Amino acid sequence: MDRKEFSNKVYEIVKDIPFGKVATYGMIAMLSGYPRRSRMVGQALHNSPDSLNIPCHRVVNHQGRLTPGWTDQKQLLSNEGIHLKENECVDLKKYLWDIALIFF
DNA sequence: AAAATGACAGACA
DNA sequence: ATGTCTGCCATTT
Repeated sequence: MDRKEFSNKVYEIVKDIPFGKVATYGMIAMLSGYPRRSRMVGQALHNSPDSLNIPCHRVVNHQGRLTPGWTDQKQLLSNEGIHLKENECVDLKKYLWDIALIFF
């Protein structure tokens, strides 16, 4: 199964997210080499053990919405210096991980 | 085997 | 801008 390989890639990328930044699932899927696997990213992270030090709280959907059913994420993001809007959404305009910076 | 599900994204109203 | 529908993909019913 390439699922393991894929999740491995996902972990690598998520771990590379800088402090105080957030990334979208589609972004991670694209960077992992599988552009259409945005959903798998979520599953991979859900199944991923927290022992790997994966900042999954920095991963949000393209709307900036946090992971459903996970209230602690709010606090974790606050700890990162990221403050949520009234709708409980991250301000992507400011906190989205600018992957373009990696290429320069 | 077929249909439903999910930590999503893009298109549309 | 929010809410809904459709498309995607692997896993689970």
